Amino acid sequence: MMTMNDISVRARVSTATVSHVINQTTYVSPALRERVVKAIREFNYHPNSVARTLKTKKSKTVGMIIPDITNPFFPAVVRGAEDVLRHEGYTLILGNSDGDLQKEELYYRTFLTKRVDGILLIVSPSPSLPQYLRQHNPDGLAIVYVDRFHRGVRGDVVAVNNVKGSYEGVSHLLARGHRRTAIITGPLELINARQRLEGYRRALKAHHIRVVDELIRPGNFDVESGYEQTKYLLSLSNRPTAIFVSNAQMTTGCLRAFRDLGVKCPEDVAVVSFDDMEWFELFWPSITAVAQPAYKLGATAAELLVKRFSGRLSGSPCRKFLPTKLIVRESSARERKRTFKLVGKDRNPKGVLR
Amino acid sequence: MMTMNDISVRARVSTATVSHVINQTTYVSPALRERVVKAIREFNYHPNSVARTLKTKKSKTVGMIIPDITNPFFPAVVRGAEDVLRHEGYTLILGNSDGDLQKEELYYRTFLTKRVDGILLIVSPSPSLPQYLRQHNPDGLAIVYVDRFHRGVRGDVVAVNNVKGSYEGVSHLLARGHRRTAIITGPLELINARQRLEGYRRALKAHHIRVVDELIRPGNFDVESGYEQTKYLLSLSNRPTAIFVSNAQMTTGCLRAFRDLGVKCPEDVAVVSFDDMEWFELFWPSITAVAQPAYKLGATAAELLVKRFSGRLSGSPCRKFLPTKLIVRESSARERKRTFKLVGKDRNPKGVLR
DNA sequence: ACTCGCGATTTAATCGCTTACACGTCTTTC
DNA sequence: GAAAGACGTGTAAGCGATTAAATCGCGAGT
Repeated sequence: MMTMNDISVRARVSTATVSHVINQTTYVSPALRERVVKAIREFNYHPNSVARTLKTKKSKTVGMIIPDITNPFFPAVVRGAEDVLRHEGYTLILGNSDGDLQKEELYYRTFLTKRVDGILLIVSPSPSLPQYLRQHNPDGLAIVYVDRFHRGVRGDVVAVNNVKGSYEGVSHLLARGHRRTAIITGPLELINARQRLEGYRRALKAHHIRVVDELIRPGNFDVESGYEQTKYLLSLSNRPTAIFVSNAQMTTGCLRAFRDLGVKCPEDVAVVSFDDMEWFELFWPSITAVAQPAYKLGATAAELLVKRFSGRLSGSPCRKFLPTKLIVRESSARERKRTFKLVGKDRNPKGVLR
Repeated sequence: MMTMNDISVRARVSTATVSHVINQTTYVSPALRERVVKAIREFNYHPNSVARTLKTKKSKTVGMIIPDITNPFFPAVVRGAEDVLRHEGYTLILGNSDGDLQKEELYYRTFLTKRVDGILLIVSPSPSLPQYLRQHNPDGLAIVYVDRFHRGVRGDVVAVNNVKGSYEGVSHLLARGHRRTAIITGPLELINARQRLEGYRRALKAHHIRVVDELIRPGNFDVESGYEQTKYLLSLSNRPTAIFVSNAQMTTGCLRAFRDLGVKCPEDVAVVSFDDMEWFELFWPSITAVAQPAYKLGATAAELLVKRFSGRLSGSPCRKFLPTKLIVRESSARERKRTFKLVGKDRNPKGVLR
């Protein structure tokens, strides 16, 4: 491939001059500039940003670690980040951790090795701050935690106001008379899952309703756990009349369980989902949801990162919590007389996802 | 940040030795190796892959350009690619083109500048092979076209058998008695959109049904165009009894139009979607779809790329077309007596998406 | 004892840029 | 008219690795 030297020879100038016209770092006379530009076009020259990075110690690249691009919540976050990063001249490297600390750390190390300028990190479940994050990370490296973070972490955080969002979603159900409202939580090693549970608790408390352990079901944010936990809840002798589901993946599982068991929503059981999906609105019944500003989450995080790079922001870690929005639809209708009977209705008795 | 030199000093060896233990490129005596490894751990050293790349001319990075990560079809493709790339030691840079040639080219150039080893490209609509792709691209650079490609392009291609998939989807409707079957196409500057239309044509021909121009509606693969074109079709005096929709985004729009107009599916109009979504199965009616092997598309493309890198594959461009799979569900039921009347049923007369 | 050969380790050039500094040239100023 | 700036361009060091070639050490062979 062509190098700057090839250009400098062709344009009969020094490499310094070529560099200066490329980067506009000094005044260069029109004559020389013209020659350089022509040579560049003629040779279809593309500056080697690897060499540039080696010298300047700035890669204009940021790494982003997300659990799984296949979960529709994350693409929106990525897109938000990508848009502002591109606008600021940065490029995005992506890694899927699958919520696995090992993979997460692997990507982190790969990113360090590639000398990214910063990292957008959507962390995996972990009982405490992982060792690799604990040890002092390199000077130039900025980290912004997105959507989730660890207790006691140093670094910027951009997340959603989970407690409030969940509080509103659950309160909405309670206000409609659903005194027996269950929750399917996320993995409680994740702060957002804990916060959503906390919102549930507070809502119950505010309505003077006792928290019943059997109505708090541990999911792990994936479709299958939503399916399983819903089935469990429906098998209770004293069934809930409403379920608050902590994310959209699990809501999908929940709806699948309703279908397999012939449960009518909202007549038999009402549902509110934390996290909205495009198709929730089309569904029958349309699904009431606590919508998250996913795009904005990514965009805000990227903006923070860029501000750190440019020094426009410095000093102690900053934390931003974006508001959610309750979108009331049909699935959360007022409690009615039940038409529901489990016996003999299970069209999928083995509980296999299909 | 630490450099190899710091390590070599600490371990009392040369940088060459450090390099050799890191890359296992030569036998190093256990004693020295041990010292080096210890120093690396002690200093939390991460090799600078930028310098490495400068020297070796291999970045172990591939760039991927997709239209929009927010369209649920693409994340699956990306994930497929990412999984095999990671497995082979490569990292993924991502760019969203929004189906805009300008942005696409911008990313292409950025990738060249970053000296990626290869590019996975999901091209944007273009009347012909874009100039930037036409001119000879650098030696080391491998390109694999994914999902779509331009007529007369040189380079490997991994796509889906669109004609066959579409043929099967449409034939299915015809076999169920829908003689008046419309199609909402994608942007016809995209080969996959043209191929899907071709499948439609062939299916009609095979069933000795005349192709009617007013039943071929130009969409552009996004939700809104699905909505608009469906509304148009429903407004025809002689309405179609079935619609074949060329992608899932437009199917969403189509279903929205059904809802807004109070159209019953499949009683009034049947639907088959090219491209399946997770929620199609849950929907009422569940949506019949031509499922694409999205993950495999990405994975196969990445494998090809890696084979090119390693020289295991060389010579003339290779093309792979993966099979689709028709998943019959409720939305494509047999034609029945219509219950549908447009007049007075439009709950959203302005046609605003909501 | 001396050379030879081989394997382990080091030396130093190199990758393609950026940039501090040096160097001419041309004005400006006293 | 000479000194001093200002300005445009070139020189060359250095970023942190890789790797061909040189060197070193040491036991074997004659």
